[in-house]
Amino acid sequence: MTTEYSGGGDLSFSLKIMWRGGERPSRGPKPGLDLTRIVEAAIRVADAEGLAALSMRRIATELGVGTMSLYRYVPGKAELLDLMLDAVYGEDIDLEQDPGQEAARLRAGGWRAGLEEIARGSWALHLRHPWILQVSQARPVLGPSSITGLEIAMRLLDGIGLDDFQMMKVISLIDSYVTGTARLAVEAGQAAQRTGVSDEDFWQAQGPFIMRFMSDERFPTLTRAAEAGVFTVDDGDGFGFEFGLQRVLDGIEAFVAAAGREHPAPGTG
Amino acid sequence: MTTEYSGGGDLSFSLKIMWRGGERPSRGPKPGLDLTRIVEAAIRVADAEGLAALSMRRIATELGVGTMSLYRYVPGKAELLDLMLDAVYGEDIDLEQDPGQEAARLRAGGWRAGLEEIARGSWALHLRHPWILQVSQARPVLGPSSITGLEIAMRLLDGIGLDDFQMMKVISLIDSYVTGTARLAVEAGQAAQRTGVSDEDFWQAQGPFIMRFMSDERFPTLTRAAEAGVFTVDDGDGFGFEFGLQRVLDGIEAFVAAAGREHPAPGTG
DNA sequence: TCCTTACTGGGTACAGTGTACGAAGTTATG
DNA sequence: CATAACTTCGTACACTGTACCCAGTAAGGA
Repeated sequence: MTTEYSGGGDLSFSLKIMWRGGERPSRGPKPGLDLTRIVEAAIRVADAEGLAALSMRRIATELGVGTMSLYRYVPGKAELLDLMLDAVYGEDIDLEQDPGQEAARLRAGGWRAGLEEIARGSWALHLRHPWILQVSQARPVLGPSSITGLEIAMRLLDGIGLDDFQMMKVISLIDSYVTGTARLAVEAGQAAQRTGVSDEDFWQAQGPFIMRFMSDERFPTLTRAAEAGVFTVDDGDGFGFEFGLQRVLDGIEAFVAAAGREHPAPGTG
Repeated sequence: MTTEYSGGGDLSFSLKIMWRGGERPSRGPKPGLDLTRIVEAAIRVADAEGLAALSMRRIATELGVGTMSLYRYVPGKAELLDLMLDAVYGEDIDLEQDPGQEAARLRAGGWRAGLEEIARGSWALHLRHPWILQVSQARPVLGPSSITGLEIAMRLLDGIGLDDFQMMKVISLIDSYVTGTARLAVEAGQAAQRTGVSDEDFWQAQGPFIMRFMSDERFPTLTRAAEAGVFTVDDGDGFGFEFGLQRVLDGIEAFVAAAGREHPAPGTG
């Protein structure tokens, strides 16, 4: 139970095989396996059983091969995690399509609507693959998918009055918000599964402690809020994702408006 | 290399020992150790050597005791992680002080300044203990420190025109933003240490790939931004934390203003 | 045709992990 | 002083990633 580290191994290997398939050598037996199948199997296992269950042996079993055979295709687990990340990042991205086209589509409803769509897509991605945030990216390995996604986002914001640094910071802000919220949501979702304790059991275990120590005079506001149901009632906006997203976008919109006032430029929305 | 899971073990144990010290039994030899020393040693190791180096054996060595002796004080590693989290969360919080006093102090400069202080404190905490976000909190174990911190934040926002749900969402938003950004910062900071690859070496390894594949016609915006230095130039606002924080607070401020207009209430700032 | 070379598959082994179990030592109580 | 309760902690087990090595396979050269 320790954060799995990607990017720990041979960096240029990861980059090489991510950016173009390696050329098959001429001699020797034909490989019975390929990287794509390994990565897919690994993602399948991680999705279904969690990252803790993702061992090299488990992947090999899934594929019906010997454990060490995997090391003919990938130098180590760290690189495999790199590849898994790039694979899932690419789920919503068509690498063949020109990023400009996708950016243009996103811009159609204005840059704010475009950012919203990107944020919701990323949010859904994290819920679909709850292990993503458990892979500690030592350093972001710039695979084709993340690069393309970044280009799309940058082009979406290009020309609305921000400089390159400001655009990047806006994108980082959205990313930080989405991943921060996703972390909460994902961990809460996994809790029941992993601990074998349902949400109800959990709050029943916590409840007595919460109530005992909260009903005293030290925590009046929290007591009131708990009684109002903030911990238990679900208003449909899971973990306040939509609420927070709108606040963040409001803040960005104000900034863009101010920047436009300082340096008037041909705006978009 | 897998995310460490807190909250996986006996939940009521964690809660009990967090909320009050256990009573010493009368018979038997006096314990040569105590929980506090174990938790402190564990935090020391995690701070200095990273979570990956934090094994029960390592902690025992640090304390000069046998590995299994630790299990007389803590049921397992998961609970120890719970305790480590509550301990560091409590670093900036005086549990003896009335939360209301601290909230009043924070409110002095207005609720926005108070939120800013909380956010910066949390940011600093995560940089001080880079392992915090690598501990996947199955479910947030509500220890005294986090409860007190939450009460302080709630009381800071109380009476500015938001209901309890809205207050909680605002606090979650700040938390999500801070942790999301901290994750980026912490992982980048740990990368050099763990991989033995310096920042320069890293960008030199990535550089050729970045340039080769970005200079083509598919990534014009990113190419321009990279040449402008967005990936390499440091403008002092590490990872855009301050930039993003101000955008988030702007968004919250607009929301508070709108809520105040709908349901006029005695405001604060 | 057969040897050489290059490759793939995968078994075994090793150092590391968390922790269950149990034996041995220590202390307060009857 | 025996007993019960408690401590310390060595050993053992199932698990991990992966280094090393050997057997088997396929293509190129003689």
